[in-house]
Amino acid sequence: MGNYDIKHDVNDKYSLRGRVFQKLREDILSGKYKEHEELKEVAIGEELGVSRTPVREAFRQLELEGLLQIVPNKGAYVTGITAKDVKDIYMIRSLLEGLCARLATEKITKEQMEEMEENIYLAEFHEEKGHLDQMAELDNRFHDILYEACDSKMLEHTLKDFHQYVLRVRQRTLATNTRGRASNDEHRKIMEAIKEKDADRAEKLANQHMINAYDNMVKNGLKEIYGDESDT
Amino acid sequence: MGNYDIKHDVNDKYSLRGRVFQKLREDILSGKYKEHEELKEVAIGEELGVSRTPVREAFRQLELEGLLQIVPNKGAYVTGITAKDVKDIYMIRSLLEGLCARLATEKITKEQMEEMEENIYLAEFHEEKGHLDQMAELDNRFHDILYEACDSKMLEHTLKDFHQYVLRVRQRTLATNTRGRASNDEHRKIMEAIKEKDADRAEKLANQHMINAYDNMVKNGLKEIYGDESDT
DNA sequence: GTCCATTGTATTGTATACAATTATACGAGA
DNA sequence: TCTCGTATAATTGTATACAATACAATGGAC
Repeated sequence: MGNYDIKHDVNDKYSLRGRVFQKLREDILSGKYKEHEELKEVAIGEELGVSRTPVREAFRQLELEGLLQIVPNKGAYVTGITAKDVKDIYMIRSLLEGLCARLATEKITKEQMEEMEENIYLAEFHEEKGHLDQMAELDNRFHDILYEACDSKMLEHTLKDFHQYVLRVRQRTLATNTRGRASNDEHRKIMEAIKEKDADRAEKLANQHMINAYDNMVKNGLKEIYGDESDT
Repeated sequence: MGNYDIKHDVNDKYSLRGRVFQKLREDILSGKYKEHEELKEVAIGEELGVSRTPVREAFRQLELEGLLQIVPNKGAYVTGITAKDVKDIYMIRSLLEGLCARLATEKITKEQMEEMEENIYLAEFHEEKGHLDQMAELDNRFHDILYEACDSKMLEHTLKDFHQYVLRVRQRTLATNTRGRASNDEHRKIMEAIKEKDADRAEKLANQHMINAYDNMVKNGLKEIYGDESDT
């Protein structure tokens, strides 16, 4: 099982298609292309200096990610991501990260455990120094370790998708206040629970970690980013 | 919100790409293409009488669904779905269907509530008559109603993906024993909890509904279908 | 005989050409 | 003036041609 890396989200940065895909995804999530806007193959192609073929393939992927709606023989329309979507994602992630932590408690390898400890140690260091970029990087990595440690391809896949989805939003907020320290503390507590083989505690802590992350985001003005059509 | 139907999974049956996509998905899930098998663009194209272009686009989508692993400049390899994957999916679905039922309790519309009641009524009718196809159809529809009723695009999208994923497996087992009646009963109990606005109960019932569905599947020989590399 | 370079072949990546479909503009007729 | 139909343009769908890459086979140097 798993003789070679299944990194479905690598999406070869070095192919045109992969670059187009990532570029468009970024632009949609960042709000450059607004909801219901039509994306035309030739226009995108010209803008990025590629032909229609890689653009089309990227479109098909974006459709499956739910960021684009493709109407046959008509066009591709941006679906976008609303504040409510972000809220829902964190609600879903809260449950699934909990499940993930619970499973990881059983399945985590010694190497993964060590990397996790190292990650937390480093994060605390960079937090004191105020290295925001490194902290964001380590935060991402912490979750990736957890996803890998749960030993479930399906769960890992799902969580990585959602993680990616909210990445751009999260980075802005993590960097702008004191959430970094709190987040690190929560990571450490999750890690300790896993280390002590307390699956229930690990699950609860991971649940709460997501809720806190979301609450913090709301406090720091998520709504302004995406407009206010959100939670009614 | 939702002026036009967002049916991300329609995937236009009438385009070549859509047909290739569905055909390949079916073939992978049904086991015609086995794990690690390489899929070549020209071969698939010739077999289906189309050129490489729609095949390539279908490949990209299948990769995002996790059914195919595409190695740049090398090839596309079947990922398949193991018994462990199915188990994990049901574990994930158990949580998410619970969340969905909870949300639906708040958000469900009168029309959706009525369709749900009608669905259950019809299902009981067909169960007594032994109409297996209709029962499977109604079972699918019940869950789709629930997904729509939770009023969360993200959750609906996620659950529909997983639902699709296990569809082929589930159909075989639902049809082969007395699970149909039990499943209907559980649907009715979920519906009643939602109707009585008891979100906690609805959530718990939906959780358990998934667990039961999975247990039944295991009892009826899921392992034989997918080999026994599953739960260790 | 072994190792390394080179070449050849198969396969994917990209670009372009052509077909099918849809939207739009314009004019004829009522 | 409004409506309908047709022609035209714009856009996507598909096929094919060409380029780049990976891998295997071949052959020579040592």
